[in-house]
Order: sequence, then C-alpha cells, then structure tokens
Amino acid sequence: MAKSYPMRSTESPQVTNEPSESQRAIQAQCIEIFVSAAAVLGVPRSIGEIYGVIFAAPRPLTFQEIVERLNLSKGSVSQGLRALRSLGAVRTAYVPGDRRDYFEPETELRNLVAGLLRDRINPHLEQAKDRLTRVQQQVTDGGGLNADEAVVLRARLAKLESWRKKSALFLPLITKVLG
Amino acid sequence: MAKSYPMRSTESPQVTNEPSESQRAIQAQCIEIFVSAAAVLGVPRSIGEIYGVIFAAPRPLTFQEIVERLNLSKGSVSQGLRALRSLGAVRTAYVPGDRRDYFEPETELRNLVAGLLRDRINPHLEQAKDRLTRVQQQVTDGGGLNADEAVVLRARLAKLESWRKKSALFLPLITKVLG
DNA sequence: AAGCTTGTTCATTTTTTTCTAAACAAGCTA
DNA sequence: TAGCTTGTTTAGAAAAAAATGAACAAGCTT
Repeated sequence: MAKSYPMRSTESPQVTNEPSESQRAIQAQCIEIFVSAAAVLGVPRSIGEIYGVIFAAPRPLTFQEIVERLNLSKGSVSQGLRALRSLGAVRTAYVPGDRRDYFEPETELRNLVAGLLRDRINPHLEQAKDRLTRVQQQVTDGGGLNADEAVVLRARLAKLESWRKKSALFLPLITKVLG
Repeated sequence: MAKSYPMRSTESPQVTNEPSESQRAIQAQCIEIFVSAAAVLGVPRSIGEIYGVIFAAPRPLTFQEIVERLNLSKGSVSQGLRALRSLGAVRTAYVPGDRRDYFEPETELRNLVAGLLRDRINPHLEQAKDRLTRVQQQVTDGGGLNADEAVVLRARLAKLESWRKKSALFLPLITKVLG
C-alpha cells in the first residue's frame, strides 16, 4: 500500500523513513483518541485523524506522509490542514533545502482552547449579542403583549442576557487559568 | 396553517390560545439564537428550535403546540424532547386534570452546562483516560522504538495526560463558578 | 371492549456533510 | 520552456445525519 517515493536530489537525502511497527500501533491509538475528541467537538472525523497523526509523530510530517498514513485523499488533507492551521492546532515547520511543508502540532492546551474560542465561540457570542438587543427592544415596545406574559418574557430575556455576560466573562478567563 | 384543535372535555377548557403576533415575532428571534447555539454545540437544528420555542413561551407548552409552531414532525419533536430532557434542559410541568405533558425550560446556566458536561464531555474523558493508559504502556514497553523518538513520544503522551487532568479538574469547577 | 387522545418507535426518505478525484496553479529544475 | 513536484480548488460521489410519517403502544372514557 505504501508507495515508495522518489528523492528529489542527492544533496537532500530523504529521511522520510517508515514508522516502526510499534510506532504505528501507538499512532493508531492516538488517532483514536483524537477522532473521538473530534466527535465531541463536532468537527469532521478526518480533522481528528490528521491532528492525531501529526501529534503522534516524533518529527514533523509532510503532506504526502499524512495522506499515505491515513489513506485520505489529498483534498481532505489539504482542507483539514487548513482548518487546523486556522485554529492554530498545527504549525508548519521549515526544513532547509526542502520545498515541501512539514507539519507539527501545537501542544499547549491553552493555545488550542484559545483557537476554538476565537474561531467557533466568539463569533456566535457576538451575533447573539446583536440579536438579543433586538429582541429586548421588541419586548419593551411590546405591542399587543398581555401584561403577565410580558413580565415572564422580560425575565427570560434577562436570563439570556446574563448567560451571555457570564460566558463573555468566563470563557476568556479559562485560557488564562490553563497557563 | 395553524390547525384549530378540538377540546377534550368541558371541564378542562382549552386555554391553549394562539400566541399574539408580537409574541410570535419574539419567539422567532429567540429560536434563531438557539438554532445558532445548537450549531456551535454540534447538536441538530431541531433541538435548538425546540428549546427555543419552549424558552420563548411565557407558559409551558404541550407536545402538540411545539409540533404546530415549528412545523416539525411528531417524530422529530419526540426525539428532540427526549434529548433535551436527558440534558436537563427541559422539564415536564404537571397540569392538574390534563393528561398531556407540558414542557418548560431549565433556565439556570449552571444546570445546562452541568448537563452538557455529564452527557457529552465526561464520557469522552473517561474513555480517553483508559486509552491513554494503554498507549503509555505501549511506549514504556517500547519494542523497536528508536531512543530519540521514544523521548519525544513520551513527552507528547505526558502532554496529553496533562490536558486530561486539567480538563477533569477545571470543567467541574466551571459549573461551580456559574452559580 | 371500542374508540379517543397522547406520545413513541423505527424503517424510509430527505438533506447535509464529508470525501474524493481530476483539473489546475505555482514554483522548481534542467 | 517542458517537465517535475507540491499543494489547492471544486464538481460530484459517497456517506452520515436528521426528519418524516405510518404503525404502534398505553392509557383514558364511555
């Protein structure tokens, strides 16, 4: 299955050796863990696999190696890596004299969490803030709202506002604590 | 669109009045917010809609009302309500002399978060713990592992272990703080 | 028991998401 | 410039998730 692949030049010999059997086994287990984490986070399975294989590799991997070890298409890997880079979960490592990209994992939890907050949570909180303001307007104007009902609705929206505030306050704090 | 629906008896008159126009508008906005939250949390859209319509209603709603206001099938509503009850996000309210279930929202953030932790996060953390232990074994046994590589791998697994510990420590703490 | 109402289950359909593969771009090297 | 290698883009296929609707259960009421 694993295709042998050609060297590009004699002065930059290909150190891309195959992983040992036990390394492969360890890799597989790590991948399982991250695939399951991906499910919890609601991201595609392939993204978990890609992060997993990079995390479990003792040296940075090339694009091609990721494709081969995971049996994924180039397309999936390209997209997955883009997402992971945008989250700050993988970085490219420079290797002198090699045109290819090498990928290594971000291993600081706080940075990973910060990326998730930035890319997934905060945009939602922003949007929710706007929407909430607009609904609160409507309830205050309250044409045709029964008085009792208006009281309950106002209370509900106050709750929602308090959720939003607490989230905006505590979420960024988490990344601090994880230092 | 809204079907009129029959009373069941004269002694338990149907107070199930239609929501006013402004109430309907407010409801729609709330639903939008929760649908978007559902997307962030990676749960089905319909679950966001169902929680939204219950949250935005000034009184507990019946199963039938939820079906009608959202134009969802009974099947979807049944499944969605089951999930929401399991999370502790909606409760049934008892109404004397009425056989139907009435649903009202849990509005305490800490309880909602606690439900998510219990149902979604903790099971993953448990599983990860077992898996991690097993991989650590493998690396320690380390047949056929290059020494340099073994060092890096051990460090990686140590990181993973530290993530797990931090998560297990801080996540439950969050629900405390949200009091 | 027959006939309601209320809600659940589950096989099927629909919709959405994810993956693939082929075409393409960009940058080397010869 | 022709011919590599490396990686991206995207239309369409494949797979997975979600919604539907019809059959079913359970419990009233008469």
